[in-house]
Amino acid sequence: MEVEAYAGPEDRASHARFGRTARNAVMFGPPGIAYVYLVYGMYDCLNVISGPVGTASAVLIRAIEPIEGMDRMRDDRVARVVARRRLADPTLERTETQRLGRVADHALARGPGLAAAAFGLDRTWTGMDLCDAGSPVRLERGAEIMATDAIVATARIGVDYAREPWATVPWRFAIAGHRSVSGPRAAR
DNA sequence: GCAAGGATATCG
DNA sequence: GATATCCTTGCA
Repeated sequence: MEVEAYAGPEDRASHARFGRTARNAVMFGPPGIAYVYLVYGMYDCLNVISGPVGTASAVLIRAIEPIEGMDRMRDDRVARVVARRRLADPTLERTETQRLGRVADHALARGPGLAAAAFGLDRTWTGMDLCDAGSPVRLERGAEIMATDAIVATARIGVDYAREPWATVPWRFAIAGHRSVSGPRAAR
């Protein structure tokens, strides 16, 4: 639905911009591997390593259209919130269940933090082979959306800190007008 | 409009 | 070691 491309160390918006570190080491490895990082202290974001060994390029999965398993996505998110809360709060599970019940199916994975959450992924899943048919989360060939849908390309979101041209290069791609795409309405 | 939230890279 | 910053979300 919605992805962003990140190049290697030359891309000042990429986690690889400081070179190889403990966090981003997997980016420098082979393609098809998951790189999941924590952003803003509470949300995990899923990336797919995309280049040959050493290039450190990746694709951030910013949004997905849920096709099945929406109830489980809601249940998992309720369970996570409840588990993360230190003090026991008997009303928390109920209020969270109600809150997620109001979230439309098409909005359950709209946004990078939500897309990773929809698959129950956090940083510990970094290194998973997304091209292995035996992996619990994997990439598979889907419907041929390219044939009928227009693709919109915009600047990447949340990378204002990067120097030009990296802050404005149109490397965010989404299905135009799709309701499961995140970001400002003008960028859909 | 903005607070929550914790790891990370950098600087002292 | 301390701290500014971060590829965001959900509520006021």
